[in-house]
Amino acid sequence: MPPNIRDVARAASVSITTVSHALNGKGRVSEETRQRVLRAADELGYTANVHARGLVTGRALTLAVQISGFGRQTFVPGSAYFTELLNGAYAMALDLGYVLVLIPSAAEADLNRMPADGALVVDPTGHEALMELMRASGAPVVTTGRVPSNEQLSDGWVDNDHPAAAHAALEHLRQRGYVRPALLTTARELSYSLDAQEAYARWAGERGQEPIVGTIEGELDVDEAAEVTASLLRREPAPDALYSTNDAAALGALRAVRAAGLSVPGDVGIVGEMDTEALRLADPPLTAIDVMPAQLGREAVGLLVGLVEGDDVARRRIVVETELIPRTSSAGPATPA
Amino acid sequence: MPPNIRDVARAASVSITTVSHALNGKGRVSEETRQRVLRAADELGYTANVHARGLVTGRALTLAVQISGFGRQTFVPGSAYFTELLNGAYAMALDLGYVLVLIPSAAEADLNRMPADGALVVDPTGHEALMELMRASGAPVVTTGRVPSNEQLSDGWVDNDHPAAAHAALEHLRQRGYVRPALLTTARELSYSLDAQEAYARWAGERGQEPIVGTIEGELDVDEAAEVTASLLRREPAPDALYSTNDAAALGALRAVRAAGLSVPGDVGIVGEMDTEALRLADPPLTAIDVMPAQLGREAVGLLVGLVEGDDVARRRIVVETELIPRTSSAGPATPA
DNA sequence: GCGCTCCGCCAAAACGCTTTGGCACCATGC
DNA sequence: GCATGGTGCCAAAGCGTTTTGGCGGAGCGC
Repeated sequence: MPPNIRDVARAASVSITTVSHALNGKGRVSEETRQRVLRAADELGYTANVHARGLVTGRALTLAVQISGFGRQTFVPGSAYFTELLNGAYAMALDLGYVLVLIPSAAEADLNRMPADGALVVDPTGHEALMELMRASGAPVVTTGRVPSNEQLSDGWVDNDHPAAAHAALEHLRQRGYVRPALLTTARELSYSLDAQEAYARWAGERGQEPIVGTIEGELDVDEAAEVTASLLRREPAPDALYSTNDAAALGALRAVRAAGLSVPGDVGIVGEMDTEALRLADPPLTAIDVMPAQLGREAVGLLVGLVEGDDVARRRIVVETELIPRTSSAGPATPA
Repeated sequence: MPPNIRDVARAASVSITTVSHALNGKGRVSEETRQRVLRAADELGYTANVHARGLVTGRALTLAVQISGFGRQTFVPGSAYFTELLNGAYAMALDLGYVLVLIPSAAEADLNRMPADGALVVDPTGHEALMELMRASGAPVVTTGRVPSNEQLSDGWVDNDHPAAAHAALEHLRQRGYVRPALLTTARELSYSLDAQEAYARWAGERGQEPIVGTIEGELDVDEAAEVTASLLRREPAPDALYSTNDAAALGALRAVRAAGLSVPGDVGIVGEMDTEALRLADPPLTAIDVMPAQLGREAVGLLVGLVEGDDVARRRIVVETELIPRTSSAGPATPA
């Protein structure tokens, strides 16, 4: 029912070959003919049938996206970090003529049904079945965050400079007058967490301070984070500030501090990584590092499409800048040390 | 590179016609041959090429999803309501062999590039270009929430019984001892909001109480909601309870109440619709009505696929039950009236 | 033994596009 | 006048399926 290439050819009085060439800028077509074809196509409202094109080019114009670490039924995790990243990725994909298909973690079986030209894995651990599958079919894989222990497993990555971000957060706390910041992070093997741990250890080492690290073993959610924070606060000496690598963890930390009868920022300062609305709306508003998830998504898809289309991609490792946004939660201790 | 139907035919010593028939249960194939073909396909890891199939069947195995009322760049809104709905929809789509493609509001142009067999519109106003486009191509449209003023614009809908939910919320507040509940809702023409307004008006009318309605004109976010709530609280007589039709609105209401120097639930009770983690984590935790977004998504996709595949769909209007979850925010006034 | 129906299978067409190879024409250089 | 090269266009092959129409053989009733 929709017009096909033959209709356009007829309307422009040329062959279908010429239509295809004119529309795709491929063969040799005179400028005059090209204009005539474009006009005819436009008038008829012609768009090339995706399947016919895909059949002959072997390209699906589809990218698989997997957000690692959630269940079989979770395609879009609730955290604003992921929705923003997805929005950026989706927008870029649409711009480039691609479509994104979300694949839940641990759902490799269904993958065969939907061919993708490449894959984007968010927060990889390296154990994702999707990555194997794509490699096997020769399709490129890009990650946001690096694959811990083996960067070569992906064909490129986009990441923040997490060591620098951690350093900035710790320096911020120090300048505001806090003297014993703890690190609160996840036990999952994620590059951002490992980066933060390393940067924290170095920072503490340089100052001859004993590191205080809280590790969230289970689900990376507010409840677990609160529990871990509570145990940190029971230490002797207790930390007077918390740097968390994740938004939910920062919220959990806040809850635990208040539950312990302490005040933020008077008794304990808090800085979180991954700025989201929930941190802004918290009481008090939480200082956070904006890691620009939307831009991570955009860049990752841009890189991935470049690899898919066989461009000679110059930068396969893209670093996205971060920005510390000071809010009340790190205003400084009530009684400076 | 991946095996095609010819490879399977060769391996099973039959024609490609027979392979197709055996795999799709279409023509006449003896049980023995069918088994042989299935085994061969399995061993080779054969899956029919999506494009070739789509080309001949004219089916894309793709459904368009649009969440109405957000910008061009927003594919997945941050609210947990939408992510949960999407997760349900995605899971069901995958089960049925379909793929979901998100279309941002106001992006009709890009639509032609990606053919879809049907569309799901979340929270329709009736002015979505996507709906026109799908109708024009003869593809079915299903909505979650009804199209206000013209239900016929969609081929089916899935919705909660919002009038009943509103009634339940108001009764809950009354039983807990609140006597003058206000309604806080959006000015956008959405069926759930209109339902709530009507139910609220009836409930107030039956009790001879003057209705108090706060309408959020701008963005449906926490800040706007707080502002509207603040003005509600300045009324004379002021409401002693708030029923909001949306999770962000409930959070905004809470903030405004506390900013006004009043306590929740002592001075003002709050019940929100759309239960999300943010309401559970709020201080105090907010009573809310769980509207089962994941189930809405599942049912909507199920219905849509039924329509796409031309099944004789029995129920084109599906109502999903809701559940009120009492929390501290509606525990009852400090000084009962 | 003959005609009929049903069964199991297959050849070939069609879906709409891209791409290869080539043909006719014209201009250029010798 | 003849090879050479470039330009503008096209016919046809091919991508991997589904589906139509048909063909031989077996079983059945008479």
